[in-house]
Amino acid sequence: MRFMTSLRFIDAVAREKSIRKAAEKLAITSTALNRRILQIEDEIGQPLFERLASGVRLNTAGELFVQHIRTQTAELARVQSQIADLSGIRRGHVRIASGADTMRYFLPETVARYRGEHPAVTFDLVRQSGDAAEQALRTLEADLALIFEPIKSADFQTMATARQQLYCMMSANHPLAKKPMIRLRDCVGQPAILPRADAGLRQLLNVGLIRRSVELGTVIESNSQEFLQNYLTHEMVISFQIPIAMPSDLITAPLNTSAIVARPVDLADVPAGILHIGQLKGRVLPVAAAKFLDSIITELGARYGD
Amino acid sequence: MRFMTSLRFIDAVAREKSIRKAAEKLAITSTALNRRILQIEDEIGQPLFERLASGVRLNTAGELFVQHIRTQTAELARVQSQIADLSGIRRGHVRIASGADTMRYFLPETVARYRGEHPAVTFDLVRQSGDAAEQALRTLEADLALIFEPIKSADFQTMATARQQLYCMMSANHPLAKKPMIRLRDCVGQPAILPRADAGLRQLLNVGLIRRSVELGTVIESNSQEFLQNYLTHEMVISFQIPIAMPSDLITAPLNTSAIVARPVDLADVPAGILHIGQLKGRVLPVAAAKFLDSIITELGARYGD
DNA sequence: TAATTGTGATGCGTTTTTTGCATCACATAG
DNA sequence: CTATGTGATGCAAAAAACGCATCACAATTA
Repeated sequence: MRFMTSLRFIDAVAREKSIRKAAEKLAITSTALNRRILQIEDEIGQPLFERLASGVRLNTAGELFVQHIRTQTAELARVQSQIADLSGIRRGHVRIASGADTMRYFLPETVARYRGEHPAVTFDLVRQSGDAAEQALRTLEADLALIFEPIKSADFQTMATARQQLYCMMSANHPLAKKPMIRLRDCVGQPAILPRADAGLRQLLNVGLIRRSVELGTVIESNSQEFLQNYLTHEMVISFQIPIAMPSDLITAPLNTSAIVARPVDLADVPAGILHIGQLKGRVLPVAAAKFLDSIITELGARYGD
Repeated sequence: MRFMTSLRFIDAVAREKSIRKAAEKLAITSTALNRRILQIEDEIGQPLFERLASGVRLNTAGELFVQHIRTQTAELARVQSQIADLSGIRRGHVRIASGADTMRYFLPETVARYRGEHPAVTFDLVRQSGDAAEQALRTLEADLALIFEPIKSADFQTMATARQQLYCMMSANHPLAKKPMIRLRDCVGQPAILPRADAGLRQLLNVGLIRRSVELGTVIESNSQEFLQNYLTHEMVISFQIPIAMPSDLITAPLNTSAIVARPVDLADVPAGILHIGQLKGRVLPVAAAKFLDSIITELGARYGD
């Protein structure tokens, strides 16, 4: 979209906080970029950036203008998607920001099914923390966000939720594996590997631990779900997980022969957490994103009847 | 605003329904304009206009896109006005569509007072029928509309109203001038000069005439308020008017020595009409327009305590 | 039916705008 | 003080936009 070029460039400079850096990303010279910015500032009638020795920074006018650019860009995408819909192509692009939980099985499956129906729809899937995901909605870098527990921003509009009970995971040989339901007091002093503190799951668990005055022997912290799960086969430790981040057969067939087992944690110890699916409040989503959101909602309904 | 050029051009072509005509208005050649349009259509991925022998017409995609262009343009104006506000300039542009009633005294006075406070704010004042004024809001050619009676569009958002009793106007020598209050039955067969049927006042009057089975001797119809009023000194006829369209001293000093007098029509015969001041529903007005709307509202409050 | 008028599209040379290189002026860190 | 980073600017080359002349087509007019 040619007429958006200058606007796109300004947005890039705002994000990079440097004309030269932005120019590199945009594959043009810094002088060309600099001139475009000077030109727009001239047309606006006043500067949008403060010039610092270390680069540039948006001033108040710039903040307003960049916000405008971002909504315009999103609006344009929406209109384009709407126009594409007219010719029956049903193409578009969906950008999703999400925690790691849903990136493992839920989103791969859901996106694959959706693309089966609409092969012309493309996706961006960015794994990030809950805070970052909310921020991505705000800067219009993402259309949808899937966040497990705490929602901090008032700009987040929840469109669907799924209750997720906490599960304790361990090797099938682990002593606790014999119990069908885990109480936190069973875990006292157990060596455990946990997600890092910025994960919603960890915060949920911490509340339970404090309430029951239970302390775990936390031997490893990691923000890699793969690590947490695969490590269980190498050392006799416990970990925790929510259903949406587990292979589906782990719960549906809890007595299977898998090397790893999942046992629910008593809801009296740790209440179920909520997975929030939502968008930026007040925003009109592009057709493709809205349809995909529908798809997510029906999928969640089928899985958790929520 | 350079980056809006192509979009502005498309809007112009959509309005003119002809590339050559639009090109003339835009002071470029038709070939340059044609190419810009072809380029945008190419970028969109499909045509926005149907090519007819008589010119061009928007197709469905074009309708969507032009709507987008118009909201973008309005949004940009709002942001610019907001940015201008930052530097304390308080400049901007307000576009008003209104019937003739308020163009006579009310708007000149109100605009003048506002410009006294904010000399950098400029105005467009377009006199048109109520329907056309509503349409102007919809196409974003106007920010505010002042319409006396019937509001037809659901897109019109009333922000303020003023009740306007109907007045009968005539030469001071006219027999009816002796009455302090006019009943419609007094007017039976009286030669009268009236506004044309598309004026809200005429419609209001017609309802009363039909209800009371009164017929006037309508000798002249005109859509020129000046004509209606000035003619009264030349022939012994009556006319009708609402207070907001009359010089203020005609009502405040009804016994003055003016050659023309105004006498209220009994509300039992013709109920008061409503002057609606409003904007396009859901639109966020530029700062200047919003402030001027405030100004109108306080002015109406001072005049009619509404 | 044939000529005329009006429409949008297109090839080509010209003009305007944009870009990139080299360089300047300035601030900060070492 | 030097070295390294930043954004701004003069100037020539590249790219884009423009205007003229012309085509192809449809509708209207003679």
